Amino acid sequence: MEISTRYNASETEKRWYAHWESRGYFRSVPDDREPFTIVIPPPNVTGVLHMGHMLNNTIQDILIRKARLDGKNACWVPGTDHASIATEAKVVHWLREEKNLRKADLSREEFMAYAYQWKEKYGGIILQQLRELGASCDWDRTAFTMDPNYYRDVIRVFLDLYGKGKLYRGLRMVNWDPEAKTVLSNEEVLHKEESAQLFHIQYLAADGSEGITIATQRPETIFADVAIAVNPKDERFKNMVGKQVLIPLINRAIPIIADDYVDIEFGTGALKITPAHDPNDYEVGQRHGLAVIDTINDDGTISEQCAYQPFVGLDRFEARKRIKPLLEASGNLVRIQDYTTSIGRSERTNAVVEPKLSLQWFVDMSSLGAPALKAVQEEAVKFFPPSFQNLYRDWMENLRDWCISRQLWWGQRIPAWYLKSEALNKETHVFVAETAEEALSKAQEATGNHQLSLDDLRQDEDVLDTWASSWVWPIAVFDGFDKPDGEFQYYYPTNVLVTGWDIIFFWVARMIMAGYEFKGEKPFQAVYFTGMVRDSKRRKMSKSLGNSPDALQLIAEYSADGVRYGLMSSAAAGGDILFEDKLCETGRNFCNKLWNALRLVHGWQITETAENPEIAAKNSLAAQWFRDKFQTVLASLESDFQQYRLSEALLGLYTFIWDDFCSWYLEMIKPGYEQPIDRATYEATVDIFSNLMVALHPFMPFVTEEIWHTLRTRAEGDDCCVQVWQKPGQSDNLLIANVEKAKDVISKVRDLRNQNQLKPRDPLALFVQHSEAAEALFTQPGLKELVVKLAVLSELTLSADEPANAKSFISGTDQYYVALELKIDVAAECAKFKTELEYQRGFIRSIEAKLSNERFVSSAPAPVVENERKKQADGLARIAILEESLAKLGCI
RNA sequence: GGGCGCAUAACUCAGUUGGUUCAGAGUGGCUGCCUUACAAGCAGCAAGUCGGAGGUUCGAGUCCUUCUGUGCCCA
Repeated sequence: MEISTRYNASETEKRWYAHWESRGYFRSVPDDREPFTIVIPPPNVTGVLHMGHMLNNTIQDILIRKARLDGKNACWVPGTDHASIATEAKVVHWLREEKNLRKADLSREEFMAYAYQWKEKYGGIILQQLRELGASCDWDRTAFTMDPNYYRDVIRVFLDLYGKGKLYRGLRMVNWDPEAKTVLSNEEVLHKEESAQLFHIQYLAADGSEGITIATQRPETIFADVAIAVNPKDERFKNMVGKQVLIPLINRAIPIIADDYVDIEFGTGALKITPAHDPNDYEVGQRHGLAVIDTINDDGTISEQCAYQPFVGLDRFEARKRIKPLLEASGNLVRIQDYTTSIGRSERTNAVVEPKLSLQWFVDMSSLGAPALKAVQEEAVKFFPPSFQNLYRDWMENLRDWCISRQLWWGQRIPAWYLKSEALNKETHVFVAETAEEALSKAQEATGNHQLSLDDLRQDEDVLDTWASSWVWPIAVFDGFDKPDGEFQYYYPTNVLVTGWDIIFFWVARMIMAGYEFKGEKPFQAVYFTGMVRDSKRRKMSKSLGNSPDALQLIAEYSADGVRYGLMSSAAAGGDILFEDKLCETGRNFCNKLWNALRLVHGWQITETAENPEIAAKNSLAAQWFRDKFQTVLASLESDFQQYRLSEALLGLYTFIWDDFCSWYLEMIKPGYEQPIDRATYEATVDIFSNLMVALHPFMPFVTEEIWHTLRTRAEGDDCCVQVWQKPGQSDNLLIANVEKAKDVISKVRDLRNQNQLKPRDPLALFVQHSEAAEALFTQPGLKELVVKLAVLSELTLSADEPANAKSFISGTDQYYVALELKIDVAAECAKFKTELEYQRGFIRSIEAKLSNERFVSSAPAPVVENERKKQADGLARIAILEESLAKLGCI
């Protein structure tokens, strides 16, 4: 059968993916085998595949395919996250643009119906795209964080925590996103240095004296001021404490107070206290029993509470702009200073976060942290790379309560009911229950009023933070809450979580907490942190920068295998990837290289026996060498996998296949043009090639499956995807070393050709200075023939004499000569030998310095000392050769 | 301000418990090749004071101290 000269990736990839799925290879059900389980970090349900997903999911696929080849029951659970805030924002935008509807005009039920429409339309695209990458997920298990069962589990977790007193509703300073109009957890606020202005504003004293100058970055909030604070140790203001000053423009009198919180060095040393709009000010206010005046609405505009009426309804930033000329006009503006300060923005909307006093639901983290911290510190949960333990520990040791309510509709609605008779946000009774009916009976119980009906209750309007649903993902996808004795027992804890380090707090930490809190057991044994995919200028890939390649386009251009290679080849755990298309090109070229090796092997004619015993010996040596070296490669692959060193594993295989297999092995056994190959060598080669494909399969599943099937006709179901990964066996190290020595000789002959402009095809006569080492080397059956073939020699002779008019080189501790027709440039040869001699003498000096050191010889381990002796002997042998050569050339 | 990393070839990075001819790989560069599997290729070559200084050790790219540069997390 003719094989096309180029590997057709896109056709091949589609075909094999469909084949694997139809055979049900990715399906997992519990059985007697050891499980190997991964739950996908669920991407946003309406998201599309980007570079980060490709990296992350390639890693998971490599691990799961390797486990499958190891004979484990490999289970990779796919799914998506409802991504409350992001998806709701998209739905709101879609309703406004496409349907001319505003969220405020819709009922909750209507909105949810539209949201589900949106999800049906765009949801799961990303799961389809993962198939193109080759992801071998068990698609029958596809989960979604808003599935009815999942929804139920999240609600029950809420009830459980509430029942245990680990969940409370409280009035706290929270991070408010005025664009999404919802509260955010601390982790959803990103702080960055931004340039801003510090306004120095003078507050006149109520008694007509000079007053005090404060510095603020937010002059629009002065109308919410309730005090001016100074440090009690600050001599400048000592006599002012207790006095009253007037807020500019509105002339409301506020006191000057003393509080240690104030930094004497910062600004003017006097701080305006605005409890409603700053968390630290809030605490100062609490300490001093000050009022809270909230002048900012939920949408970021100035509220009715603001005493300066012209500002009411203005956006906070517009107000800031307008207050400047007003303060100038009133004479209160002392100066404006440019400075940089840390500004918090919403992770999702990028809006500047507004600190706000608000009634929200919080998880009390005090008891959740301890087991989760211990698990990582004691490595019950192992981190790769381990350096992330520090980051984790820092966060865990400074846990703050987790705000889990969100002012959104898309998500699990908080299962808390209040009495309609109580004012909004002033409720004194809270009934937490799985259903309204249960809440009602609790309400009747609590109030003693059995006439209460469902109509008298209202459910909390808010939903839960998405992370408060996804933190139970590893439990819920196996139905571990409802059926704790079912398959949950088999699959949990999972083996590894693969995720970006940027969500270590969102996800990893909280999943570990949830695992211990709800199941008393870790959710996974290991966490593999991926780095961020960046562009070649080290910028994070993002839509707004337009520097992120289109994932599917990339696959179309370089093949899924090529892209997988490109991503993995530079992806040490935890390390960022500076992505370039070039990396994928290398992967694509590797596929082509494999393809051409296949074409070579596939095209050979076969005879039953080799042409002569020498060729048979050479081929047999080649196959033995390769198989033995393969064992050492398998051993290091095994260790790489165990330590999650996937990039190293792939590069090791790449080098072994490209260099050792293609460049050396195939060239060793390759018959002459239109010559046949003997059957034994052919079969050995097909076996070797097949085994290589199995080893490479986890990384590049498609091309390996295709080659596996083209190499040999296989029985139905005999697919590369479900082979058994070879366990490393014994290897003959002497034989390997001998062939490596032969390779060195061959390379040096090639170099000599290059330097003397000799054609690669013109045969040369090579002589080896007779020595015990050379004798031993060439006693290896087939080795001489191997060198003759690859170095293109007319003869290879062990000789006591040096041929006339020859150039020489040293390989190991032996001297080789190539007879040449050329005139030898004696001066150049001498210079070359002298340089080499100097190097060797230096080498010997350093070794002898060690060996003559009594403490080295007595305290270093014996093998180390022994090795130094061997290096010394080898070095001395080479020096002897060089000196002799120089003497013969007459240039000493 | 508190904490955690990183610094190795022109570029991007490996380098595991201190010990092999250990100073590596890929990319880029240079030289020569369209050699009947592959120019998406082949053969070969060059390139680094392992950020600076000090220390521990028989021995340091690897451990310690310090300085410089740089990145990140938290406040």
